[in-house]
Amino acid sequence: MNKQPKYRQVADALRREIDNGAYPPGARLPSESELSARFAASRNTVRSGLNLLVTEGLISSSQGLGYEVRSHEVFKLNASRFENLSFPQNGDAYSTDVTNAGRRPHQTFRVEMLPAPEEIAAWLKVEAGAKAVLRFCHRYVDDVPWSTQATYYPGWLVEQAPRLAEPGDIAEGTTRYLADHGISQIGYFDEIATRMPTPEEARLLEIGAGVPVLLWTRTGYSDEKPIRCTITTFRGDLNRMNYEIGDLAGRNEDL
Amino acid sequence: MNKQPKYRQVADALRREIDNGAYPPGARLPSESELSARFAASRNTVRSGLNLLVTEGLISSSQGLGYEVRSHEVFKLNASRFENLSFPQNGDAYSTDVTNAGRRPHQTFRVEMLPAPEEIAAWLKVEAGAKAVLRFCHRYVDDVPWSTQATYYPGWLVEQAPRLAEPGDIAEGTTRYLADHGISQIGYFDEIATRMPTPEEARLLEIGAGVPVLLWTRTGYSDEKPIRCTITTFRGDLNRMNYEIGDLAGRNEDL
DNA sequence: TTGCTCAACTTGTAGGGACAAGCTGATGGA
DNA sequence: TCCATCAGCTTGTCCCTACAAGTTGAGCAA
Repeated sequence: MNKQPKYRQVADALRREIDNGAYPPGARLPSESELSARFAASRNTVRSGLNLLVTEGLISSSQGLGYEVRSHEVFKLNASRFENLSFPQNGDAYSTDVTNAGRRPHQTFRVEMLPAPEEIAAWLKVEAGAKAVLRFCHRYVDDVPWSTQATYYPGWLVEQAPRLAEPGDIAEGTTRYLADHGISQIGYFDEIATRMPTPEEARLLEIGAGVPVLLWTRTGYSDEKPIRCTITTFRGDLNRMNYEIGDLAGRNEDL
Repeated sequence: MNKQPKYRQVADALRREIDNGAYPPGARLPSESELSARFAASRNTVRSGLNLLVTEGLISSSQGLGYEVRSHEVFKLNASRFENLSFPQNGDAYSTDVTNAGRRPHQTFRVEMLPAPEEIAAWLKVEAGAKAVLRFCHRYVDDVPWSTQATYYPGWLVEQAPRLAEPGDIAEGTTRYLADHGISQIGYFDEIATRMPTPEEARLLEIGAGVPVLLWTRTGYSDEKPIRCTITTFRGDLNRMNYEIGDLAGRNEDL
Protein backbone atom coordinates (compact mmCIF):
# COMPACT_ATOMS: atom_id res chain seq x y z
CA MET A 1 0.00 0.00 0.00
CA ASN A 2 1.07 3.55 -0.69
CA LYS A 3 1.76 5.85 2.23
CA GLN A 4 -0.32 8.66 0.71
CA PRO A 5 -3.96 8.66 1.82
CA LYS A 6 -6.30 7.34 -0.81
CA TYR A 7 -8.08 10.65 -1.50
CA ARG A 8 -4.69 12.20 -2.28
CA GLN A 9 -3.85 9.39 -4.66
CA VAL A 10 -7.09 10.14 -6.47
CA ALA A 11 -6.28 13.86 -6.62
CA ASP A 12 -2.69 13.22 -7.74
CA ALA A 13 -3.73 10.80 -10.48
CA LEU A 14 -6.34 13.19 -11.85
CA ARG A 15 -4.00 16.17 -11.57
CA ARG A 16 -1.40 14.29 -13.60
CA GLU A 17 -3.94 13.43 -16.26
CA ILE A 18 -5.09 17.05 -16.44
CA ASP A 19 -1.52 18.30 -16.66
CA ASN A 20 -0.53 15.98 -19.48
CA GLY A 21 -3.62 16.85 -21.47
CA ALA A 22 -5.70 13.71 -21.05
CA TYR A 23 -8.39 16.10 -19.84
CA PRO A 24 -7.92 19.38 -21.71
CA PRO A 25 -9.41 22.67 -20.50
CA GLY A 26 -13.19 22.56 -20.76
CA ALA A 27 -13.33 18.76 -20.70
CA ARG A 28 -15.56 16.96 -18.25
CA LEU A 29 -14.12 14.49 -15.77
CA PRO A 30 -15.76 11.10 -15.21
CA SER A 31 -18.57 11.19 -12.67
CA GLU A 32 -17.98 10.56 -8.99
CA SER A 33 -19.41 7.06 -9.20
CA GLU A 34 -17.21 6.15 -12.18
CA LEU A 35 -14.13 7.44 -10.37
CA SER A 36 -15.29 5.63 -7.29
CA ALA A 37 -15.25 2.38 -9.24
CA ARG A 38 -11.94 3.14 -10.96
CA PHE A 39 -10.08 3.88 -7.73
CA ALA A 40 -11.93 1.33 -5.61
CA ALA A 41 -12.84 4.03 -3.15
CA SER A 42 -16.08 5.25 -1.66
CA ARG A 43 -17.85 8.20 -3.18
CA ASN A 44 -16.90 10.32 -0.16
CA THR A 45 -13.23 9.58 -0.63
CA VAL A 46 -13.38 10.45 -4.31
CA ARG A 47 -15.19 13.65 -3.40
CA SER A 48 -12.39 14.58 -0.97
CA GLY A 49 -9.88 14.12 -3.76
CA LEU A 50 -11.90 16.13 -6.27
CA ASN A 51 -12.40 18.83 -3.65
CA LEU A 52 -8.61 19.17 -3.39
CA LEU A 53 -8.42 19.91 -7.11
CA VAL A 54 -11.28 22.39 -6.80
CA THR A 55 -9.47 24.32 -4.07
CA GLU A 56 -6.33 24.27 -6.21
CA GLY A 57 -8.34 26.04 -8.88
CA LEU A 58 -7.79 23.22 -11.37
CA ILE A 59 -11.39 22.10 -11.82
CA SER A 60 -14.84 23.34 -10.94
CA SER A 61 -18.06 21.47 -10.25
CA SER A 62 -21.69 22.18 -10.78
CA GLN A 63 -24.66 20.25 -9.58
CA GLY A 64 -26.19 18.11 -12.27
CA LEU A 65 -23.35 18.73 -14.68
CA GLY A 66 -20.25 17.20 -13.20
CA TYR A 67 -16.66 18.35 -12.88
CA GLU A 68 -15.03 20.45 -15.56
CA VAL A 69 -11.38 21.35 -16.16
CA ARG A 70 -10.92 25.09 -15.78
CA SER A 71 -9.53 27.14 -18.62
CA HIS A 72 -7.74 30.45 -18.23
CA GLU A 73 -7.57 33.22 -20.73
CA VAL A 74 -5.72 35.94 -18.92
CA PHE A 75 -6.01 39.65 -19.41
CA LYS A 76 -2.82 41.60 -18.89
CA LEU A 77 -3.12 45.09 -17.53
CA ASN A 78 -0.14 47.37 -17.99
CA ALA A 79 -0.27 49.32 -14.74
CA SER A 80 2.63 51.58 -15.75
CA ARG A 81 0.65 52.91 -18.66
CA PHE A 82 -2.86 52.44 -17.29
CA GLU A 83 -3.36 56.13 -16.59
CA ASN A 84 -1.00 58.26 -18.55
CA LEU A 85 0.37 60.95 -16.28
CA SER A 86 1.45 63.36 -19.01
CA PHE A 87 -1.63 63.18 -21.22
CA PRO A 88 -4.80 62.29 -19.32
CA GLN A 89 -7.06 60.57 -21.81
CA ASN A 90 -10.68 61.20 -22.42
CA GLY A 91 -12.93 58.52 -21.00
CA ASP A 92 -11.86 56.03 -18.42
CA ALA A 93 -8.72 53.99 -18.80
CA TYR A 94 -10.48 50.68 -18.30
CA SER A 95 -12.91 51.07 -21.20
CA THR A 96 -10.08 52.20 -23.44
CA ASP A 97 -7.84 49.29 -22.51
CA VAL A 98 -10.52 46.65 -22.90
CA THR A 99 -11.75 48.02 -26.19
CA ASN A 100 -8.19 48.15 -27.50
CA ALA A 101 -7.86 44.47 -26.64
CA GLY A 102 -10.82 43.79 -28.94
CA ARG A 103 -13.19 42.94 -26.13
CA ARG A 104 -16.40 44.47 -24.90
CA PRO A 105 -16.42 46.51 -21.66
CA HIS A 106 -19.47 47.08 -19.47
CA GLN A 107 -19.75 48.69 -16.06
CA THR A 108 -22.23 49.61 -13.36
CA PHE A 109 -21.72 52.58 -11.14
CA ARG A 110 -22.43 54.00 -7.68
CA VAL A 111 -21.39 57.13 -5.74
CA GLU A 112 -21.47 57.50 -1.96
CA MET A 113 -20.34 59.94 0.68
CA LEU A 114 -19.06 58.20 3.80
CA PRO A 115 -16.46 58.32 6.59
CA ALA A 116 -13.13 56.95 5.39
CA PRO A 117 -12.32 53.42 6.59
CA GLU A 118 -9.10 53.14 8.55
CA GLU A 119 -7.00 51.65 5.77
CA ILE A 120 -8.17 54.21 3.21
CA ALA A 121 -7.58 57.06 5.63
CA ALA A 122 -3.97 55.90 6.02
CA TRP A 123 -3.40 55.97 2.27
CA LEU A 124 -5.10 59.35 1.84
CA LYS A 125 -3.32 60.77 4.91
CA VAL A 126 -6.52 62.00 6.51
CA GLU A 127 -8.05 61.20 9.91
CA ALA A 128 -9.81 57.85 10.12
CA GLY A 129 -13.51 58.56 9.81
CA ALA A 130 -13.02 61.85 7.96
CA LYS A 131 -15.49 62.57 5.19
CA ALA A 132 -14.67 60.86 1.89
CA VAL A 133 -16.32 60.23 -1.44
CA LEU A 134 -16.54 56.66 -2.69
CA ARG A 135 -17.05 56.01 -6.39
CA PHE A 136 -17.69 52.31 -6.83
CA CYS A 137 -18.11 50.22 -9.95
CA HIS A 138 -18.43 46.65 -11.12
CA ARG A 139 -16.67 45.90 -14.36
CA TYR A 140 -17.35 43.22 -16.91
CA VAL A 141 -15.47 42.06 -19.98
CA ASP A 142 -17.61 40.29 -22.55
CA ASP A 143 -20.27 40.06 -19.80
CA VAL A 144 -17.96 38.08 -17.51
CA PRO A 145 -17.45 39.78 -14.11
CA TRP A 146 -13.91 41.07 -14.18
CA SER A 147 -13.24 43.35 -11.26
CA THR A 148 -14.77 45.67 -8.73
CA GLN A 149 -13.25 49.07 -8.21
CA ALA A 150 -13.64 51.43 -5.27
CA THR A 151 -12.09 54.87 -5.53
CA TYR A 152 -12.00 57.12 -2.48
CA TYR A 153 -11.44 60.87 -2.69
CA PRO A 154 -10.67 62.93 0.42
CA GLY A 155 -13.45 65.28 1.50
CA TRP A 156 -11.36 68.42 1.07
CA LEU A 157 -11.01 67.70 -2.64
CA VAL A 158 -14.74 67.98 -3.26
CA GLU A 159 -14.66 71.74 -2.73
CA GLN A 160 -12.36 72.07 -5.71
CA ALA A 161 -14.01 69.36 -7.78
CA PRO A 162 -17.69 69.16 -6.77
CA ARG A 163 -18.78 66.77 -9.50
CA LEU A 164 -16.84 63.99 -7.75
CA ALA A 165 -19.59 63.76 -5.15
CA GLU A 166 -22.43 63.80 -7.65
CA PRO A 167 -23.98 60.56 -8.76
CA GLY A 168 -23.46 59.56 -12.35
CA ASP A 169 -20.47 59.07 -14.53
CA ILE A 170 -17.94 61.77 -15.37
CA ALA A 171 -17.84 61.41 -19.11
CA GLU A 172 -14.43 62.87 -19.79
CA GLY A 173 -12.87 60.67 -17.09
CA THR A 174 -12.10 61.66 -13.52
CA THR A 175 -8.38 62.06 -14.15
CA ARG A 176 -9.09 64.51 -16.94
CA TYR A 177 -11.79 66.25 -14.88
CA LEU A 178 -9.38 66.73 -11.98
CA ALA A 179 -6.65 67.98 -14.32
CA ASP A 180 -9.07 70.53 -15.78
CA HIS A 181 -9.67 71.83 -12.24
CA GLY A 182 -6.01 72.35 -11.51
CA ILE A 183 -5.45 69.07 -9.70
CA SER A 184 -2.90 67.06 -11.64
CA GLN A 185 -1.55 63.72 -10.57
CA ILE A 186 2.21 63.62 -10.62
CA GLY A 187 2.70 60.08 -9.42
CA TYR A 188 1.20 56.89 -8.05
CA PHE A 189 1.99 54.50 -5.26
CA ASP A 190 0.79 50.98 -5.99
CA GLU A 191 0.40 48.03 -3.69
CA ILE A 192 -0.46 44.55 -4.89
CA ALA A 193 -1.67 41.78 -2.61
CA THR A 194 -3.49 38.48 -2.96
CA ARG A 195 -5.80 36.44 -0.77
CA MET A 196 -8.82 34.21 -1.00
CA PRO A 197 -12.06 36.09 -1.67
CA THR A 198 -14.57 36.85 1.03
CA PRO A 199 -18.00 35.29 0.37
CA GLU A 200 -19.18 38.74 -0.73
CA GLU A 201 -16.34 39.05 -3.26
CA ALA A 202 -16.87 35.50 -4.47
CA ARG A 203 -20.50 36.38 -5.16
CA LEU A 204 -19.80 39.65 -6.98
CA LEU A 205 -17.01 38.22 -9.15
CA GLU A 206 -18.79 34.89 -9.63
CA ILE A 207 -15.81 32.84 -8.57
CA GLY A 208 -15.95 29.56 -6.75
CA ALA A 209 -13.53 27.91 -4.41
CA GLY A 210 -9.91 27.79 -5.50
CA VAL A 211 -9.66 31.16 -7.19
CA PRO A 212 -7.78 33.89 -5.31
CA VAL A 213 -8.35 37.60 -5.85
CA LEU A 214 -5.70 40.11 -6.82
CA LEU A 215 -5.93 43.36 -4.88
CA TRP A 216 -4.52 46.46 -6.49
CA THR A 217 -4.37 49.58 -4.34
CA ARG A 218 -3.33 52.69 -6.23
CA THR A 219 -2.84 55.98 -4.39
CA GLY A 220 -2.57 59.01 -6.65
CA TYR A 221 -0.54 62.03 -5.60
CA SER A 222 -0.83 65.63 -6.66
CA ASP A 223 2.04 67.99 -6.11
CA GLU A 224 1.29 68.15 -2.41
CA LYS A 225 -0.55 65.14 -1.11
CA PRO A 226 -2.66 62.06 -1.87
CA ILE A 227 -5.77 62.95 -3.83
CA ARG A 228 -7.29 59.55 -4.35
CA CYS A 229 -7.04 55.89 -3.49
CA THR A 230 -8.37 53.20 -5.76
CA ILE A 231 -8.79 49.61 -4.66
CA THR A 232 -9.41 47.22 -7.51
CA THR A 233 -10.36 43.61 -6.81
CA PHE A 234 -9.60 41.32 -9.72
CA ARG A 235 -10.37 37.70 -10.37
CA GLY A 236 -6.91 36.23 -9.86
CA ASP A 237 -7.33 33.56 -12.52
CA LEU A 238 -8.11 36.01 -15.32
CA ASN A 239 -5.81 38.94 -14.65
CA ARG A 240 -2.14 39.79 -14.52
CA MET A 241 -0.44 43.09 -13.83
CA ASN A 242 2.49 44.46 -15.79
CA TYR A 243 4.94 47.17 -14.82
CA GLU A 244 7.72 48.74 -16.80
CA ILE A 245 10.63 50.22 -14.92
CA GLY A 246 13.46 52.22 -16.43
CA ASP A 247 14.01 52.80 -20.10
CA LEU A 248 12.32 50.02 -22.07
CA ALA A 249 11.13 52.23 -24.93
CA GLY A 250 8.69 49.79 -26.46
CA ARG A 251 10.88 46.70 -26.24
CA ASN A 252 7.82 44.80 -25.12
CA GLU A 253 5.31 45.85 -27.72
CA ASP A 254 4.71 42.22 -28.55
CA LEU A 255 3.70 41.21 -25.07
CA MET B 1 -35.50 27.08 8.76
CA ASN B 2 -32.83 29.07 6.96
CA LYS B 3 -32.32 28.53 3.25
CA GLN B 4 -28.56 28.36 3.66
CA PRO B 5 -27.22 24.81 4.11
CA LYS B 6 -26.24 24.02 7.66
CA TYR B 7 -22.51 23.74 7.00
CA ARG B 8 -22.56 27.27 5.56
CA GLN B 9 -24.38 28.56 8.61
CA VAL B 10 -21.61 27.08 10.72
CA ALA B 11 -18.94 28.71 8.55
CA ASP B 12 -20.74 32.06 8.49
CA ALA B 13 -21.24 32.13 12.25
CA LEU B 14 -17.59 31.31 12.93
CA ARG B 15 -16.38 33.76 10.30
CA ARG B 16 -18.41 36.52 11.94
CA GLU B 17 -16.96 35.69 15.35
CA ILE B 18 -13.44 35.71 13.93
CA ASP B 19 -14.03 39.01 12.16
CA ASN B 20 -15.38 40.80 15.21
CA GLY B 21 -12.53 39.59 17.36
CA ALA B 22 -14.22 36.93 19.46
CA TYR B 23 -11.45 34.66 18.20
CA PRO B 24 -8.37 36.84 17.68
CA PRO B 25 -5.44 35.75 15.50
CA GLY B 26 -3.66 32.83 17.10
CA ALA B 27 -6.67 31.77 19.16
CA ARG B 28 -7.96 28.22 19.05
CA LEU B 29 -11.49 27.44 17.97
CA PRO B 30 -13.67 25.02 19.95
CA SER B 31 -13.16 21.40 18.95
CA GLU B 32 -15.23 19.73 16.27
CA SER B 33 -17.30 17.85 18.84
CA GLU B 34 -18.03 21.03 20.82
CA LEU B 35 -19.09 22.84 17.65
CA SER B 36 -21.10 19.80 16.68
CA ALA B 37 -23.05 20.14 19.94
CA ARG B 38 -23.39 23.93 19.66
CA PHE B 39 -24.80 23.84 16.13
CA ALA B 40 -26.74 20.60 16.55
CA ALA B 41 -24.96 19.17 13.51
CA SER B 42 -23.00 16.03 12.86
CA ARG B 43 -19.23 16.10 13.03
CA ASN B 44 -19.09 15.73 9.24
CA THR B 45 -21.25 18.81 8.72
CA VAL B 46 -19.16 20.87 11.12
CA ARG B 47 -16.01 19.68 9.32
CA SER B 48 -17.46 20.87 6.00
CA GLY B 49 -18.03 24.30 7.51
CA LEU B 50 -14.56 24.48 9.04
CA ASN B 51 -13.07 23.32 5.75
CA LEU B 52 -14.67 26.32 4.03
CA LEU B 53 -12.87 28.66 6.42
CA VAL B 54 -9.63 26.76 5.85
CA THR B 55 -9.88 27.23 2.08
CA GLU B 56 -10.64 30.91 2.66
CA GLY B 57 -7.33 31.14 4.45
CA LEU B 58 -8.99 32.26 7.68
CA ILE B 59 -8.03 29.34 9.88
CA SER B 60 -5.68 26.36 9.78
CA SER B 61 -5.93 22.96 11.40
CA SER B 62 -3.42 20.49 12.73
CA GLN B 63 -4.01 16.97 13.87
CA GLY B 64 -4.08 16.69 17.65
CA LEU B 65 -4.08 20.44 18.15
CA GLY B 66 -7.29 21.78 16.75
CA TYR B 67 -8.19 24.76 14.59
CA GLU B 68 -6.31 28.02 14.93
CA VAL B 69 -7.11 31.50 13.62
CA ARG B 70 -4.43 32.55 11.14
CA SER B 71 -2.42 35.69 11.72
CA HIS B 72 -0.72 37.70 9.01
CA GLU B 73 2.30 39.89 9.39
CA VAL B 74 2.96 41.07 5.90
CA PHE B 75 6.26 42.01 4.36
CA LYS B 76 6.13 44.76 1.79
CA LEU B 77 8.62 44.64 -1.02
CA ASN B 78 9.20 47.82 -2.95
CA ALA B 79 9.70 46.45 -6.44
CA SER B 80 10.49 49.87 -7.91
CA ARG B 81 13.52 50.18 -5.68
CA PHE B 82 14.32 46.49 -5.26
CA GLU B 83 17.27 46.61 -7.60
CA ASN B 84 18.56 50.11 -8.07
CA LEU B 85 19.28 50.64 -11.74
CA SER B 86 21.64 53.58 -11.31
CA PHE B 87 23.72 52.27 -8.42
CA PRO B 88 23.87 48.47 -8.29
CA GLN B 89 24.41 47.58 -4.66
CA ASN B 90 26.85 45.12 -3.22
CA GLY B 91 25.28 41.87 -2.09
CA ASP B 92 21.85 40.72 -3.13
CA ALA B 93 18.84 42.98 -2.84
CA TYR B 94 16.83 40.47 -0.85
CA SER B 95 19.33 40.19 2.03
CA THR B 96 19.68 43.94 2.14
CA ASP B 97 15.94 44.55 2.21
CA VAL B 98 15.20 41.95 4.86
CA THR B 99 18.06 43.07 7.08
CA ASN B 100 16.92 46.68 6.77
CA ALA B 101 13.49 45.58 7.97
CA GLY B 102 15.14 44.29 11.14
CA ARG B 103 14.61 40.65 10.27
CA ARG B 104 16.94 37.77 9.64
CA PRO B 105 17.48 36.51 6.07
CA HIS B 106 18.65 33.01 5.15
CA GLN B 107 18.88 31.31 1.78
CA THR B 108 19.90 28.09 0.10
CA PHE B 109 21.26 28.03 -3.37
CA ARG B 110 21.57 25.92 -6.54
CA VAL B 111 22.90 26.47 -10.06
CA GLU B 112 21.93 24.44 -13.13
CA MET B 113 22.45 24.52 -16.87
CA LEU B 114 19.37 23.43 -18.78
CA PRO B 115 17.24 24.03 -21.88
CA ALA B 116 14.96 27.03 -21.40
CA PRO B 117 11.31 26.17 -20.71
CA GLU B 118 8.87 27.65 -23.21
CA GLU B 119 7.62 30.49 -21.02
CA ILE B 120 11.13 31.54 -20.02
CA ALA B 121 12.31 31.41 -23.62
CA ALA B 122 9.54 33.82 -24.57
CA TRP B 123 10.61 36.33 -21.94
CA LEU B 124 14.29 36.00 -22.82
CA LYS B 125 13.53 36.09 -26.55
CA VAL B 126 15.50 32.96 -27.32
CA GLU B 127 14.41 29.71 -28.95
CA ALA B 128 12.46 27.36 -26.69
CA GLY B 129 14.90 24.72 -25.50
CA ALA B 130 17.97 26.91 -26.03
CA LYS B 131 20.70 26.61 -23.43
CA ALA B 132 20.07 28.65 -20.29
CA VAL B 133 21.49 28.98 -16.81
CA LEU B 134 19.17 28.61 -13.86
CA ARG B 135 20.17 30.04 -10.51
CA PHE B 136 17.63 28.87 -7.96
CA CYS B 137 17.22 29.70 -4.31
CA HIS B 138 14.91 29.22 -1.36
CA ARG B 139 14.59 32.20 0.89
CA TYR B 140 13.65 32.38 4.52
CA VAL B 141 12.86 35.29 6.84
CA ASP B 142 13.36 34.51 10.52
CA ASP B 143 13.48 30.82 9.47
CA VAL B 144 9.99 30.96 7.96
CA PRO B 145 9.93 29.93 4.26
CA TRP B 146 9.31 33.14 2.37
CA SER B 147 9.82 32.65 -1.32
CA THR B 148 11.55 30.62 -3.98
CA GLN B 149 13.38 32.38 -6.73
CA ALA B 150 14.45 31.06 -10.11
CA THR B 151 16.57 33.28 -12.30
CA TYR B 152 17.28 32.26 -15.88
CA TYR B 153 20.13 33.73 -17.93
CA PRO B 154 20.35 33.16 -21.69
CA GLY B 155 23.19 30.90 -22.77
CA TRP B 156 24.90 33.57 -24.88
CA LEU B 157 25.42 35.71 -21.79
CA VAL B 158 27.64 33.10 -20.13
CA GLU B 159 30.47 33.80 -22.58
CA GLN B 160 30.66 37.35 -21.30
CA ALA B 161 29.96 36.50 -17.66
CA PRO B 162 31.20 32.94 -17.02
CA ARG B 163 30.72 32.98 -13.25
CA LEU B 164 26.96 32.89 -13.80
CA ALA B 165 27.20 29.23 -14.68
CA GLU B 166 29.45 28.30 -11.81
CA PRO B 167 27.95 26.86 -8.66
CA GLY B 168 28.14 28.99 -5.55
CA ASP B 169 27.08 32.46 -4.68
CA ILE B 170 28.34 35.59 -6.39
CA ALA B 171 29.30 37.62 -3.36
CA GLU B 172 29.06 41.09 -4.83
CA GLY B 173 25.62 40.34 -6.25
CA THR B 174 24.83 39.28 -9.80
CA THR B 175 23.59 42.70 -10.85
CA ARG B 176 26.89 44.24 -9.78
CA TYR B 177 28.85 41.36 -11.32
CA LEU B 178 27.08 41.85 -14.66
CA ALA B 179 27.61 45.62 -14.52
CA ASP B 180 31.33 45.06 -13.92
CA HIS B 181 31.43 42.97 -17.10
CA GLY B 182 29.86 45.65 -19.23
CA ILE B 183 26.32 44.35 -19.07
CA SER B 184 24.17 46.96 -17.41
CA GLN B 185 20.46 46.66 -16.92
CA ILE B 186 18.61 49.68 -18.17
CA GLY B 187 15.10 48.56 -17.37
CA TYR B 188 12.75 45.85 -16.18
CA PHE B 189 9.48 44.39 -17.30
CA ASP B 190 7.47 42.98 -14.41
CA GLU B 191 4.47 40.70 -14.43
CA ILE B 192 2.48 39.81 -11.34
CA ALA B 193 0.03 36.94 -11.17
CA THR B 194 -1.64 34.87 -8.49
CA ARG B 195 -2.97 31.34 -8.24
CA MET B 196 -3.26 28.47 -5.82
CA PRO B 197 0.03 26.68 -5.18
CA THR B 198 0.92 23.38 -6.78
CA PRO B 199 1.50 20.60 -4.23
CA GLU B 200 5.24 21.08 -4.82
CA GLU B 201 5.04 24.79 -4.05
CA ALA B 202 2.85 24.17 -1.03
CA ARG B 203 5.52 21.82 0.30
CA LEU B 204 8.45 24.17 -0.32
CA LEU B 205 6.74 27.23 1.13
CA GLU B 206 5.08 25.25 3.92
CA ILE B 207 1.62 26.60 3.18
CA GLY B 208 -1.61 24.70 3.60
CA ALA B 209 -4.89 25.01 1.82
CA GLY B 210 -6.33 28.47 1.45
CA VAL B 211 -3.14 30.40 0.86
CA PRO B 212 -2.49 31.58 -2.70
CA VAL B 213 0.96 32.29 -4.09
CA LEU B 214 2.08 35.56 -5.63
CA LEU B 215 4.13 35.11 -8.79
CA TRP B 216 6.53 37.86 -9.71
CA THR B 217 8.22 37.57 -13.10
CA ARG B 218 10.89 40.20 -13.69
CA THR B 219 12.68 40.38 -17.03
CA GLY B 220 15.79 42.56 -17.01
CA TYR B 221 16.89 44.35 -20.18
CA SER B 222 20.30 45.56 -21.18
CA ASP B 223 20.66 48.12 -23.91
CA GLU B 224 19.87 45.56 -26.56
CA LYS B 225 17.83 42.67 -25.29
CA PRO B 226 16.63 40.65 -22.29
CA ILE B 227 19.50 39.41 -20.16
CA ARG B 228 17.67 37.64 -17.40
CA CYS B 229 14.30 36.50 -16.22
CA THR B 230 13.54 36.00 -12.55
CA ILE B 231 10.47 34.20 -11.31
CA THR B 232 9.81 34.66 -7.63
CA THR B 233 7.11 32.64 -5.89
CA PHE B 234 5.92 34.27 -2.68
CA ARG B 235 3.59 33.13 0.04
CA GLY B 236 0.60 35.30 -0.79
CA ASP B 237 -0.43 35.75 2.83
CA LEU B 238 2.88 37.23 3.93
CA ASN B 239 3.91 39.42 1.03
CA ARG B 240 2.83 42.53 -0.83
CA MET B 241 4.45 44.30 -3.70
CA ASN B 242 4.84 48.06 -3.99
CA TYR B 243 5.52 50.17 -7.05
CA GLU B 244 6.16 53.86 -7.36
CA ILE B 245 5.29 55.56 -10.63
CA GLY B 246 6.08 59.14 -11.52
CA ASP B 247 7.62 61.71 -9.24
CA LEU B 248 6.85 60.73 -5.66
CA ALA B 249 10.20 61.86 -4.22
CA GLY B 250 9.96 60.16 -0.89
CA ARG B 251 6.36 61.04 -0.13
CA ASN B 252 5.87 57.53 1.12
CA GLU B 253 8.84 57.14 3.44
CA ASP B 254 6.50 56.18 6.24
CA LEU B 255 4.93 53.26 4.42
C1' DT C 1 -42.57 20.58 -35.62
C1' DT C 2 -43.10 22.22 -31.13
C1' DG C 3 -43.40 21.94 -26.39
C1' DC C 4 -44.09 19.47 -22.15
C1' DT C 5 -43.21 15.76 -18.84
C1' DC C 6 -40.41 12.60 -16.77
C1' DA C 7 -36.77 9.21 -16.08
C1' DA C 8 -32.08 8.91 -15.41
C1' DC C 9 -28.18 10.84 -14.79
C1' DT C 10 -25.20 14.32 -12.24
C1' DT C 11 -23.45 16.70 -7.68
C1' DG C 12 -24.95 18.69 -2.94
C1' DT C 13 -26.21 18.04 1.80
C1' DA C 14 -26.62 15.51 6.07
C1' DG C 15 -26.40 11.95 8.96
C1' DG C 16 -24.21 7.65 11.01
C1' DG C 17 -20.01 4.72 12.38
C1' DA C 18 -15.09 3.13 13.06
C1' DC C 19 -10.35 3.46 13.64
C1' DA C 20 -5.66 5.94 12.81
C1' DA C 21 -2.57 9.41 14.17
C1' DG C 22 -0.82 13.51 16.52
C1' DC C 23 -0.44 16.27 20.85
C1' DT C 24 -0.44 17.18 25.95
C1' DG C 25 -0.42 16.71 30.61
C1' DA C 26 -0.72 13.56 34.49
C1' DT C 27 1.38 9.80 36.65
C1' DG C 28 4.44 7.11 37.62
C1' DG C 29 9.31 4.89 38.42
C1' DA C 30 14.29 5.57 38.27
C1' DT D 1 14.77 15.84 39.50
C1' DC D 2 14.24 13.65 35.27
C1' DC D 3 12.33 10.88 31.88
C1' DA D 4 9.29 7.37 29.93
C1' DT D 5 4.60 5.90 29.52
C1' DC D 6 -0.06 6.34 28.80
C1' DA D 7 -4.87 8.09 29.05
C1' DG D 8 -7.57 11.30 26.96
C1' DC D 9 -8.06 14.80 24.17
C1' DT D 10 -7.65 16.56 19.29
C1' DT D 11 -8.14 16.08 13.94
C1' DG D 12 -7.45 12.74 9.78
C1' DT D 13 -9.13 9.10 6.92
C1' DC D 14 -12.57 6.03 5.21
C1' DC D 15 -16.65 3.73 4.91
C1' DC D 16 -21.90 3.46 4.67
C1' DT D 17 -26.69 5.34 3.84
C1' DA D 18 -30.37 8.52 2.34
C1' DC D 19 -32.46 12.11 0.10
C1' DA D 20 -32.42 16.92 -2.22
C1' DA D 21 -31.57 19.48 -6.22
C1' DG D 22 -29.83 20.66 -10.85
C1' DT D 23 -29.33 19.06 -15.87
C1' DT D 24 -30.23 16.54 -19.92
C1' DG D 25 -32.31 13.98 -23.39
C1' DA D 26 -35.83 10.65 -24.73
C1' DG D 27 -40.35 10.30 -25.85
C1' DC D 28 -45.01 11.45 -26.01
C1' DA D 29 -48.90 14.75 -26.96
C1' DA D 30 -50.67 18.66 -29.29
